[in-house]
Amino acid sequence: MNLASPPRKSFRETQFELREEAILDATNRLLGNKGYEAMSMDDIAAEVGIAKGSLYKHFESKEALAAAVMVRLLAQTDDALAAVPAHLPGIKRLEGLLRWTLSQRLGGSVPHLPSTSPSLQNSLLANRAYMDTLMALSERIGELIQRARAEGSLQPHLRDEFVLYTLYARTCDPTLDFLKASGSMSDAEIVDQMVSACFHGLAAPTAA
Amino acid sequence: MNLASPPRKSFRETQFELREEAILDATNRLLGNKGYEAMSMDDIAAEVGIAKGSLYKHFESKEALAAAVMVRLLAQTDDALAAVPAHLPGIKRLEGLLRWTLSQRLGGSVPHLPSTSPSLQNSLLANRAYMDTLMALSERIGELIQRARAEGSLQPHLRDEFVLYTLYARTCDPTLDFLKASGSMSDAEIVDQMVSACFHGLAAPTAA
DNA sequence: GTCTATACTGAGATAGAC
DNA sequence: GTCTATCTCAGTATAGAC
Repeated sequence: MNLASPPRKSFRETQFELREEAILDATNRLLGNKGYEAMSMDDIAAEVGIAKGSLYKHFESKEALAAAVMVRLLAQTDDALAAVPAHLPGIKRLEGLLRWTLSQRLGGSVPHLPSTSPSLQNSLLANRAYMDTLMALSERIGELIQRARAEGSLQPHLRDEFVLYTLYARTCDPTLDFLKASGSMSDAEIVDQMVSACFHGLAAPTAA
Repeated sequence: MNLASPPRKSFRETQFELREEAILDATNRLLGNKGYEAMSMDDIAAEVGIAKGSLYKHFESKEALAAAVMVRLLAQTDDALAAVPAHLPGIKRLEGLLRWTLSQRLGGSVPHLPSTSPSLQNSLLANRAYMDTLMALSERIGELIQRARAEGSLQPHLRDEFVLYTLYARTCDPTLDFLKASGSMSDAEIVDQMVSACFHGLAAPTAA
């Protein structure tokens, strides 16, 4: 992503950034497991192993910290999207992207959409960095959707924005959590069924 | 539902129950719009037009109040399910149920699954009345799923529990909120696309 | 049973020593 | 920059008059 890295960093700077990464990782886990409201700054500090006050030297508020986590996740998603082989048909690339995001989510990451917290959602909508990253990613996915549509692989009556939101929404689908909690299906099987149901539906194809 | 209603009620009792209904209605709206955490008891009191303290004469806690709302909603859903014509094939009855729940949600009601709030979710899991009602409803839906399966109208490789959770999850799908917020589609169109995508998928059927 | 006023608590954020 | 200790405030719940 970021190719314009400065030439040198002092040890202290490196340490600082490593700690910051650790904070983001911990927050990501906690967001994924407990959700935004239930996650306290004390929780994060304890998970990282530092004092709560120190968190505020890195991020000015809980909202800013959560936003940073989301921005990083969206950027990683953009990378994952770029990594999907470009020669595949559009619908297959969308499928690959969904697989990647679902795997992330099952691995304990925060959902891509902060739908689980209206308050976080509002603060993110006002966050410039988040909105920019989200727009850029949505732009790319939108292109894939149009490609898939041009290739005739999408249901013609479904609108582009409906398809886009639906793909985003799958990453915060509580079905994932319930199935994982029930323990009767492996992560791989859950992903398979979600992807299948998303693209081909619950109903058996009828011999039209 | 409740056929064993007592023969007579005093005026005061009736007033009391009407107010209680009003409280449940207001809470239902607020839950649907703001979510559990963001909704304060002050909000509810203001919406109903009574003092906050009075709320506690009706419900012993915020959790209990939210649980009462959810129980009522599940009971209504059970009624709606019973109202779907029984002569229809299983898959059509499931579709009808989904339509009803989506319409409720778009009308401002709380989602059937409290997935938007982990804390509420936990308190509900410990709530006897809620769990009983949820189990009863799931039982009925489960029967419909098995009927649809026996009729060959479900994808054979999707598990029953996956289908059940997926149907529940559609009622708290953030796609609904985003599409409604974008304003480019009518409620009816949103419901149509959601039902279509849920049962038949995003992808166009391939001529196998 | 409804009101006003208040106690209590959890959690976000800050101050100041080191 | 990190720590401990503290401030502040929102919000649940309760007390007490009527």
